[in-house]
Amino acid sequence: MMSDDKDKKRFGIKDIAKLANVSIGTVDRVLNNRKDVSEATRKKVKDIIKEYNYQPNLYARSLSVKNNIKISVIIPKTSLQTGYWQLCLEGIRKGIQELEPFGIQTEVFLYDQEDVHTFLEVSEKTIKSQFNAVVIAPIFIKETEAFVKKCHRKKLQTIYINSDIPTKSTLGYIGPDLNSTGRLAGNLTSYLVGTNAKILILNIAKGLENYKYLDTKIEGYKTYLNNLNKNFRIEVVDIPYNEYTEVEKELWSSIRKSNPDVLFVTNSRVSVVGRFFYDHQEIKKPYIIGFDFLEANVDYLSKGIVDFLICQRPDKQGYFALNYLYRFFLLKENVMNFKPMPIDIITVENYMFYEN
Amino acid sequence: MMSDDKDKKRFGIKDIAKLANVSIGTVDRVLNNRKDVSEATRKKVKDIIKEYNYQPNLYARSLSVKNNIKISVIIPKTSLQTGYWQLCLEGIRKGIQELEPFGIQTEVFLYDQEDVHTFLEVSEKTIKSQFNAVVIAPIFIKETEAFVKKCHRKKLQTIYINSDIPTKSTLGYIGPDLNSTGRLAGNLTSYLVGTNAKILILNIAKGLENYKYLDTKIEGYKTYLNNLNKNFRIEVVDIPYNEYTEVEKELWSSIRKSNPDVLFVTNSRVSVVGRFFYDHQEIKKPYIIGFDFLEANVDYLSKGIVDFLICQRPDKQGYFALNYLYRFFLLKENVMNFKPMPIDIITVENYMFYEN
DNA sequence: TATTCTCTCGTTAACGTTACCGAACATTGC
DNA sequence: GCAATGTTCGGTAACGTTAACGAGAGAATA
Repeated sequence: MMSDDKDKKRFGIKDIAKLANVSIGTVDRVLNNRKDVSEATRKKVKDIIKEYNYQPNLYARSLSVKNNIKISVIIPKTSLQTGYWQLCLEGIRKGIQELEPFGIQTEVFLYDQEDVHTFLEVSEKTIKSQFNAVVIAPIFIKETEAFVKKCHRKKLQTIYINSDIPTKSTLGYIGPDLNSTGRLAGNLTSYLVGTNAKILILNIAKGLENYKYLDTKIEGYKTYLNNLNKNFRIEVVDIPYNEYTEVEKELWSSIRKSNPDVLFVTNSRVSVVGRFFYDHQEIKKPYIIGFDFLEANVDYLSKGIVDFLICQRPDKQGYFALNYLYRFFLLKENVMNFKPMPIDIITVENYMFYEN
Repeated sequence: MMSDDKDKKRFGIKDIAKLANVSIGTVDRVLNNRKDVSEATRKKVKDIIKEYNYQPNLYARSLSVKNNIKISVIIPKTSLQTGYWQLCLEGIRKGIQELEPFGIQTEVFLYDQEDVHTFLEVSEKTIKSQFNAVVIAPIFIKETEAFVKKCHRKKLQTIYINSDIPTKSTLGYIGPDLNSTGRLAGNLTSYLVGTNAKILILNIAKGLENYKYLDTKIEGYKTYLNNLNKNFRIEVVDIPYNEYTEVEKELWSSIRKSNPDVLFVTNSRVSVVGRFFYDHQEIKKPYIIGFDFLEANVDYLSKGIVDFLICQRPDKQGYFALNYLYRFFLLKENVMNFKPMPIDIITVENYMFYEN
């Protein structure tokens, strides 16, 4: 009613131009660090920008600029056994959708984590096309390292998600700290059992030789528990199968043998262990700790069979990687080193609120 | 190189217009459900929109539209004893910053949670000014209910954060489910101790009569544990003080008396209990469970004195409330009912990765 | 028949920024 | 002294959308 609503115009490029007695073109040149501006006027404009704390309107910028940035995303394809990568893909799709109006084109390549040739194939495709950056979830370590080296020669930015490998990418790594992940499992274990407890560590996956990173988790787990000096008896068993019937046989024999108080499954395959104890309720169930917020895992969590799920939000990782590239290319933000992703603890009493 | 890079122009309002043989003005009228369009052309345009799955460019829209939406945020002010609201405020500030380029004006009012008059004052100010919506963190229940009723009469949208109260707001509640929060604490407790364990529940705060919601937590906690039929001996003690020296005296006597195995602090004041056991290392420390990711709490977590912190991300709540209003007013998205916020479990082994 | 009104629709300025084009002037080379 | 080249800057179209303005056709009124 009253002339109370002062026209709160945004302080923009035009206002700077007026104050500095130059054209908006010149201001733009200063803002974007382009040439063709004398030092005197550059300083004058910069001073005003600082004085008035000018903040560019990112929405206007994204409207004006026509981007031509192409991003390749290379991750394992979802298999029946591990819905894990489905979650990652969902985060990536969300990121793609947000970036699309900015003119960033993204192409997703899925490879079979049991077949190195499929990885070589998609990496070759990425090299051949004109991409500006590539997001990689490394499984085949040697092949991935060779690939990123090629990328760097072609000035292609690289970024890892999910697990880190020795050869550094240009933009870093987005994912959990695997050693800490193991330590956290150890920490939870220490609350569950006392001196002399028997602990069984299970690696369940076909082609275990490709999952070097599991060793890091195990090391963190063992180190943590051994440092407590409680004489825990820890045993590691590899079960290199994917099919339930095969896994069941192995489980049957090793659980018979060691009769553990705690079962620590080092990856997302904990649901098969859940199923085992669901099917064999005659056996006394140990405490069970596993990884990842997959439907099957949550199912056995809700049934009270799995006790703790340690989760690392694969969807956030995928989304974050794309968001990071957006900031790198469009906002030209300085590259920060990533903090590792959060590690979440999920039980039967908080799983229903996880992931908004 | 090759003419491979097809001009991937965005499919926009102009393309719709061309396909429908109308002007962009007409398309805009259809898109925004305005009048002055014949039914025939309206249908024709709508069909094309659906067929081509047109997605409006929100950045262009926000550039074009000049909003005049004013939001009031009413939360407790940060006190020395509880840095909790500082976190909430930070999330809100982040939200404000993001919304500012859309022309949404936000004003934050802080009130003293120990002085109801300060709340009445800021609520009065909100009513007097011309706001479109108000975000409220309810502490004084009766006064808040009277206030939201006034708001509704003035067509002012309301939304609660942090805790819910019986009189419904128009846009719902963003925060944790308090009963589940207590159940989760019970769940963790059940992993720590066995039959006949002694458990002490501590309510620590000046003016406890204002913290009705604590009862909900306690109820969830007790119900969960009693259902286990393990004959837990649970005791509740109120300590209606804020000063450490006063709290210490009370703690001293009640811990002497009941010598608990588990200490459950129902709010963010768990750090004072941490300090107590840090100062009195001669006393055998029980397991300690408390709430909220405050610096002081995390400090005693890292020292190994506090065992579990249950956290509800107050910053996310504040941010989410503003983001929700943005979607409500600008994107005109349909109001969905909120899922409660996640409830996180923090230990000495994952606190360093919390909150990216 | 002239006037007004209503309904439908096209045209256009504006939002804040980017990037290209070329003007104005200064400097260099012959 | 004149052309060629450089340097610095202003002007402006464009990005996709919104909303104000007004044009044209036909209906209703005088």
